[in-house]
Amino acid sequence: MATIKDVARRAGVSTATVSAVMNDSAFVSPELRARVVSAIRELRYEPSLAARNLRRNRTQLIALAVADLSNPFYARIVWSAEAAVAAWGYSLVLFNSDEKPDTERRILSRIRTLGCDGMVLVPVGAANQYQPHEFDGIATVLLGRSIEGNSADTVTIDNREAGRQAADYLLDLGHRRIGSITGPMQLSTSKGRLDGMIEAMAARGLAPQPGHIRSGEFREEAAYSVARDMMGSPDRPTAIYVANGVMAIGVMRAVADLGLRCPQDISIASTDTVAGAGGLKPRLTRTEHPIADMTNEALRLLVDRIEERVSEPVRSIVFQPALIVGESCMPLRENAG
Amino acid sequence: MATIKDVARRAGVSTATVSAVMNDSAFVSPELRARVVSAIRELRYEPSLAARNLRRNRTQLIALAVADLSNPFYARIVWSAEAAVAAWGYSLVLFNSDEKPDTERRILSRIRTLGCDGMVLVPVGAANQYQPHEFDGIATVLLGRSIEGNSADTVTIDNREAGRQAADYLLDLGHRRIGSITGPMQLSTSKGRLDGMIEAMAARGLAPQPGHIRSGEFREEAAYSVARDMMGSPDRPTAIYVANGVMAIGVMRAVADLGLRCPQDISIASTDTVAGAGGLKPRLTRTEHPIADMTNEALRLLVDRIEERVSEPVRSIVFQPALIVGESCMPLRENAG
DNA sequence: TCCTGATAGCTAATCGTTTCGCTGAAGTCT
DNA sequence: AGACTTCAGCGAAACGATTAGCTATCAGGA
Repeated sequence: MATIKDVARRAGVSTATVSAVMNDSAFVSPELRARVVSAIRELRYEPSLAARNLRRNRTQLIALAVADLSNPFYARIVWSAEAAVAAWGYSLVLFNSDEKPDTERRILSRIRTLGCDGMVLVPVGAANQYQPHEFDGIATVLLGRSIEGNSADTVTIDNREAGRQAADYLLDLGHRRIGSITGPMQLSTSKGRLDGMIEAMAARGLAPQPGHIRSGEFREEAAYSVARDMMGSPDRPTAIYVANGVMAIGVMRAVADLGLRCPQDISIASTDTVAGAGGLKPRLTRTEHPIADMTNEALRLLVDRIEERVSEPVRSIVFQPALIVGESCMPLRENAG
Repeated sequence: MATIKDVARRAGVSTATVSAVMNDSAFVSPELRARVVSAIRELRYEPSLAARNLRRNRTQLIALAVADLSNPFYARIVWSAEAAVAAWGYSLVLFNSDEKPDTERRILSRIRTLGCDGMVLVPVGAANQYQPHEFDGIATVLLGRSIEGNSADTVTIDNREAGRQAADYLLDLGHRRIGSITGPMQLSTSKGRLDGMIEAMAARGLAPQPGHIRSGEFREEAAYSVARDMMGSPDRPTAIYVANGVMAIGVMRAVADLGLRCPQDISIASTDTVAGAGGLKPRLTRTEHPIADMTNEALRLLVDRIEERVSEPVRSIVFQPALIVGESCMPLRENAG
């Protein structure tokens, strides 16, 4: 591989002049410029990013660390993020923390080492696992989940509102014994969604039975076993609000395996987009969030920071969920109540 | 950000010693090592990859360029690849060519500029768009699709066999008028699968009707409209072999929208894992390939090349498909035949 | 003629590592 | 005791770019 020195020698100029030609960073006479350009072409010179990065302290790399790559929700984020990052002229380095705080820690250190210009992080730990200024050295946007008291920019959805919308829908259908299967309680998403649901019930003077509220990992298998347990008991709820898409699939599978029908025997509502939405039967009633918009917005904030068009100290953007009615819920029948 | 010099000063040693401790590249007495380690911890020192890369001419970056990030098949590959890449001590730079040769070209040049140590590529162009030694400068493994006459390592599945298996299954059920909806014919996957299907029919003295063989983009929408067209006509096939998962979803949707039932009115078989396999009803009969294994194998080959444990000039590994029987096919009934 | 200002292009420092080759102390052998 | 190894650890030269600051040239004005 030819270096800038080879080009300089060949063109009979200094490396500074070659650099000036490459970057248009200073005036170079037409004559010299022509010589440099042809030397570049002849030697097939490509500047070394490594050297340039070392000097400029920039890498053109943006890191994205998601919580669980096996979850279609995050796959969707990855898809949007790749497009957005490319459009801004950067490249995307992808990490999967697999919902493990330890893995996340290693990833964060790796991101620092790589010298990524910025990162979009879906944090997996509880708020107290991060220092308030944990991310100060590097442009950071938290996506989907927030960390209380942290100084990074944030893009989230209104989880409370999502829980409220779903619960209100079920309540309007006449359901009174509503359960919820939700994710780990230290996550802002799980907690917010559950709070919203409880709030909606409270607004009508109701409260879920203690055994009808369960939390577990944000995974299909976890939801499956919790659902089997909850639905197997005689005082099972008539409707369930499930906190995310893959869990909803697990719950539907559990319901089917127990010989129950959805929606006839049990109504299921959830939050967040669902795997294979095209083919899932019955189609899930759910609150969706605009994943692509959220991701684009997160990257806009990030690039803003990186390129130092900074304005306020901390910005946070909250997206509103929208209720999408499918076929997984029906009005409460007397015999099921 | 602390540098190696800061650490050296703080520990009262030379930068060479710090480097030796960081990389375990030379013996350092326990005493000095301890001092260095604590200096590193105190200063929160993280080596700069930019500098290291410049010196070593390595980036620890592996690029993955897939054909379509919106396709769950590739999302699954991304998931596996991230894990494998991390396990080998590299980081993953992700690109999406979106099935566009032009985008792919830009991606390849970007990968070169970034100085990635290697790349895994799912090529989107026809074989004649690549030069035989197109990828010679950089360690490369082609995944899923092959390029005839190219000198890069390759990991693929036996597409012919996949088409054959699916068609044989339908033939065994008594179907005779079998159609196929497949992807772009310049891709080795589309062509192989279709060839295998035709071969299986030929082995029983049959051939598909010309109008029953359609190809289009590997996307749900494309498949939907082709399927509506094909299934709307009175001499429609009694069974269809669909060349990939997202297309199968499109076909099922088209069938439902036409008021037909699967499998009673039409049997559907496909190749490749399917979105939301957990929830899709009826479950698709399909040939699957071991995506995780394929991806891991691709990365093993790649790292082999990068770290120059090279052996043969070109290696290619072919995985065999396995037929998974779902509920989307049934024996041919007289009235449908 | 001399001074000044403008400016094209060069020299060399710098970014943060790795690593070659060296030093000097300690150990080993005769 | 003297000669020879060993080897922990150091100093400094790379790696390939960018860029601050300098030099040499030239035009124009006094």
